[in-house]
Amino acid sequence: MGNETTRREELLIVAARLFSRKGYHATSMQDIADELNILRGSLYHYIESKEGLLYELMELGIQTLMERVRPIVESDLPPDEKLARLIRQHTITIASYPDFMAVFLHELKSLSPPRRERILAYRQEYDHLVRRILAEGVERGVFRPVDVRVVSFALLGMVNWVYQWYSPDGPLSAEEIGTVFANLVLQGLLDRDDT
Amino acid sequence: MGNETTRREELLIVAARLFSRKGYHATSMQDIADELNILRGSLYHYIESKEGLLYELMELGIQTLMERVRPIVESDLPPDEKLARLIRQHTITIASYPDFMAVFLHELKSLSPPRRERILAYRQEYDHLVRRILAEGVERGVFRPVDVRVVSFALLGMVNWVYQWYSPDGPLSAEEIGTVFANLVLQGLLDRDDT
Amino acid sequence: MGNETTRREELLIVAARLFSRKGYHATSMQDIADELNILRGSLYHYIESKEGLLYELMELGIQTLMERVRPIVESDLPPDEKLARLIRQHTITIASYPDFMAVFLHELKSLSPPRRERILAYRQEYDHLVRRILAEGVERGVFRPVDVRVVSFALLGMVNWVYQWYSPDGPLSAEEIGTVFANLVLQGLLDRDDT
Amino acid sequence: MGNETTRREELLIVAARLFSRKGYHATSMQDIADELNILRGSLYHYIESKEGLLYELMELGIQTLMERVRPIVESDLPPDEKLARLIRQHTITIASYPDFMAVFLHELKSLSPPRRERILAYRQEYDHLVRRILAEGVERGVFRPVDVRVVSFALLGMVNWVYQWYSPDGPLSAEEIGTVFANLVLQGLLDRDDT
DNA sequence: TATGAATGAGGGTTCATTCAT
DNA sequence: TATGAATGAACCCTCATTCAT
Repeated sequence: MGNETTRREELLIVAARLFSRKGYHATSMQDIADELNILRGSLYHYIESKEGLLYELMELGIQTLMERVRPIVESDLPPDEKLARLIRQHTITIASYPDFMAVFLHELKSLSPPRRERILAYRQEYDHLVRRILAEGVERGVFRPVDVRVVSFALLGMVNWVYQWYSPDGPLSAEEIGTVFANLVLQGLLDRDDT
Repeated sequence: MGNETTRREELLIVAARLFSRKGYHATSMQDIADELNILRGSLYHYIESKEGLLYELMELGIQTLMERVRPIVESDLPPDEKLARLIRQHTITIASYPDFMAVFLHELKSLSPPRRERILAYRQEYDHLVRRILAEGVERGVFRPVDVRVVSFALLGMVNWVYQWYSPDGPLSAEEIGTVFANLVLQGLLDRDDT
Repeated sequence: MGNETTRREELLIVAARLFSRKGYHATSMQDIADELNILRGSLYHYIESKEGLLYELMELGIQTLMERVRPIVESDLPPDEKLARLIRQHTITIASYPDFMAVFLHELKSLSPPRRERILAYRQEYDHLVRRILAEGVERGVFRPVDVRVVSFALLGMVNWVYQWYSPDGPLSAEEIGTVFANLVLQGLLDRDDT
Repeated sequence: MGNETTRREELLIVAARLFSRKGYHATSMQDIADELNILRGSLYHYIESKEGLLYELMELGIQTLMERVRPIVESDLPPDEKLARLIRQHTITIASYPDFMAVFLHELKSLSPPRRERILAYRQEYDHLVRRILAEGVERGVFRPVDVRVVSFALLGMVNWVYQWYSPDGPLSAEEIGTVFANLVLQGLLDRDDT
């Protein structure tokens, strides 16, 4: 264990922070080098190019998200419980790595087409995971017969927005926020038999 | 009336589109001038600086939103109806001016501090409008006793995200999407007396 | 008439001189800008890129050569007279524009493939002009039955090499040198009937 | 004997090839290291500096040429035979070591003044060998009374150009090409008594 | 011998902006 | 209004070389 951080990991963390705060194009390699107390040119021992660095951050972001959410989707839990857990887990992940997530969510346009395609593929894969739960719930009659596509976007907007306002010093923990979200959405979706 | 568009309005529209698609820093004055078929230097007859242009776009975005939403908040409608209308109206506005809205939502960090403060003030004002409705609803017992701050962020994330995926050619109109959103949220909030 | 030289022409001349003396890669845009007393960045008002500049110089070189030599080849003169004139004209051209010619002869490898191909095409066209004269002379029995390809290379090496040693202050003019060359080659080629 | 090639010799051969194909300045130490499958830094166990390496290649080139040509010049053969052999030998040498020869012929300008002087001295020494034969031939009345300087340059241009087009897979061997050259020049020079 | 992180300078290029015309 | 040449700073990146390991 231990908190050994390699120079390279440090670079990724610093870059994610700067890209997230100032934006990719507004962040210079100089800015990154300054934070690491090395020279501009020395960065290229660790990365191939600025855009390659961006890609790596975005890939890390989406992969982390997926690793945490996929087991939920593939479990045997009922759809409502799956959805609640997915919402909580997504919220927690965003709150845990807000810099990586902000970069992943905002800088797609800064990638050149080939790399952009690859990230887009991840993104679609993730979207499908979410929709699958919703579709399953509707099919089984657990959820109201909603427009799965629109609701999935509603849900993703809600949780992705978290990085914009979440603070670890705030009154609610990420898990608590996730629970509020889950309650809200489930209340809105459950097909109650209020005869 | 007629569709006269002054050169200046054209400039704003073109700039909004480019800033939204490529990002503020990735868009050059050259890019803008090219679309207008004039030369780089000639832009400065219409605007004071690139950053001034950005500010103007963002102000237009938030002001448009506010003009449309404020009357709803200040009306005498019951809280649930106010909320439904706000959600619909916000959704429609985003879908109507996606470029301006995307710029408003993403490029705050590209403004220098003084201008940033001014936009932030607008933003907070808008947030308060939303929270006021929620607080009112909870107070009157129309809504469940939810965390107003968190729910307002949930709601804003949901509607702001629309610019990311909305297409005028999609199966649902902006109004229909707004209605789906409103239903979802209201279902989630209403304090039903399901004795 | 008059000796008005536009800024752009000046740039080409200066670049040819520097590329020829120091080599393309060893010449920086700074070097060129210094000679013109402008800033590095200002060069890009006149050229598209350093490599584009190189291409333009090379194209100017080969086109100049071709314009001067083609009329000779296409004339109705007998082959030996054509060859003598070509050699003289080529020599004079090289001596008149040694910088452009040196760049043309040496920096092919500094061009990226697409541009390289275009220059190579010119080069082959020129080679064909030379070979056509030789072949014609051999066919008509004016020249000995030599290997046209090898002799054409011999001839081109001889005249191209001129830029390496020619000086306008030397004892012989470019035309005189061309005449020496022509005599040498013709003596070597003519099919004398020394029965 | 055997074909043991030390690491160092391998380095020289690889460097000559790269310098010849891409040019000295366009070739990075990285390029060389890559071909040898070692790291950039490790090159400095074998050489002192990039420029030192270039110098060594050029010296090898000119020395090889001189070693092969000097015995011919210093022999007791008649001038025309000497000249024929020199042309053949020079041609063969260029065709045998085209990379070294190309570097020697093109990269003089890439050397710093002190090293450049040394190579220039070799070059002049070689030029004198060639001129000595010509002068001798003219003096003895074997050759026509030509301008020795110009003819020597003609001859050198012809043979040096070989590296530009020679291919071991071509229809003629280097020796055959040398013979064509020698015939051409001698025919052009011999003082025939064509009464 | 070989490694690989680090240096420090310089490379070509782009940019927002100015200003005389 | 519009032009276009020029500015000056900053940009990303590459390079030859060093040196502790």
